[in-house]
Amino acid sequence: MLNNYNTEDKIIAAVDCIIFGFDQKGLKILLIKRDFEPEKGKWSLIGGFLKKSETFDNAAIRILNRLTGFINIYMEQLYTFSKVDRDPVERTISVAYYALINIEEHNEELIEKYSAKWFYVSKIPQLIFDHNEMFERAIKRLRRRASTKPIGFGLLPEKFTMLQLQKLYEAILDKKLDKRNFINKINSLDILIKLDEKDMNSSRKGSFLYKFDQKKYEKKLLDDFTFKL
Amino acid sequence: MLNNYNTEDKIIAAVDCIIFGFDQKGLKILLIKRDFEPEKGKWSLIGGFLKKSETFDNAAIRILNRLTGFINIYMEQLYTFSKVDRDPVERTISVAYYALINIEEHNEELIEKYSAKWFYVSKIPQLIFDHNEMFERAIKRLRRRASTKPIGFGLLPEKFTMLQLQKLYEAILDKKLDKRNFINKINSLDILIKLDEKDMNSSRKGSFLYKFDQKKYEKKLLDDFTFKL
DNA sequence: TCAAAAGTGTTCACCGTACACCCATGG
DNA sequence: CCATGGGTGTACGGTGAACACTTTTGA
Repeated sequence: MLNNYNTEDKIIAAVDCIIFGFDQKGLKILLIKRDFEPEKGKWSLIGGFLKKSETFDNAAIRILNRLTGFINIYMEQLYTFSKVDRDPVERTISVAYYALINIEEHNEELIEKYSAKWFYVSKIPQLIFDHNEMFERAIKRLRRRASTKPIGFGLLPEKFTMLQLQKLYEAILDKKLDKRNFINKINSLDILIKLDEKDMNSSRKGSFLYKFDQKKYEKKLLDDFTFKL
Repeated sequence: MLNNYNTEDKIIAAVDCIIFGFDQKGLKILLIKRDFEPEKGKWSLIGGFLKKSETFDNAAIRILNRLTGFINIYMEQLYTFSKVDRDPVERTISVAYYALINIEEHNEELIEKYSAKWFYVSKIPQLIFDHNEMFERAIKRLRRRASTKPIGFGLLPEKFTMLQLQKLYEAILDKKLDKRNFINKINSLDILIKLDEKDMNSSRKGSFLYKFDQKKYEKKLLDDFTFKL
């Protein structure tokens, strides 16, 4: 019983990225308008094909960069989709990844170069193939994650106010949170550094800016630390 | 800019299954001795290759059945592994699945027909390729799952005692639990049916047998219900 | 009668949650 | 001086965690 790899089926493997962004008004994902067949003109996740010489992690980074110019984005593998007829052209499997980014830092470049656009998660259009299913799984994972782990590093600008952080959580979890409870919880995590600076745009009084204490933040994640919101 | 699928790389896709079992003495996984090259004679997860005409879910079920005779096993997708040189023979990606089964119900058949063997999770030998990494990820997921969701349906015989259920949790979480707290917690979940029958093997007094209330059990899982142990 | 496992409640500390008022400032 | 968002503390209920003794019965 010698196994001969030559007899095994070979297939095309793809990667699709669910890119979450946040901009004070709400949680969004990035979509591109497909300019090739099949399904030309429809909206699609950011995707591409795996090369023989790279891992899925690499492919996700490469594809995201090619289609948006983004670099240094941390992406996490979500799930592998393999319905036989998911791509009408040819048998293809796709590994979905998701990432959290700060819209403001990346906005300009991509809107111009590509037919990319941010969509509120509450208003996602019909997407090609099984991309809506991918999105649903991604937002479910994001919600679960947000309610048990510190999150926000990546979605927010470097300096942010407590209210911004709270709005982010509210957008992700899709529910209102109590200001005092939220602040107490976040402070008890000990992952923020309060700056001397104030953001004077939001109010007359101004509100203090914070930034993440990256070391402590990463340590919490490594330690498998969880909380509950 | 028309995308031509013909230029894309095609690769072999595999499935590997981490099969957890429990037998009063501890948590185990099922391994087989590879009887073909490469790595002939080494221990391996139960795996095989994806056919063009099936999903990964299908493939996992088919492969597990072919190598063990098991049927009706619920498996869950774990993660997709794609290091470029993970298989020395050829570029292959592998989607890992895991399942929980009751050792007693399946034992006989497989040990005879195949070179399969149960290993305590604390004594896993060196496995081929990246299979140790797959196992590590699986047990981590199982632990997390056990500490937030009811589990055990599948790993235990149809009728079981409270102590057996507790031992199962202790084996998975790898820590001692308090008997009274455990029973109170489980009872509060309202997913067990207490039978009139007693198991007289374990003690002179005998201990009541329970079975899962499948409807309530599944409802809890669907409702995304979680607890903490 | 005794060994061996089954069965059973209470207390405490912590955390999640609900809730309302004063503060500082620019206009 | 006032409108606007910023900032702050307390009380209650629920739950996780620690903890020990009695019951049953076959040998």
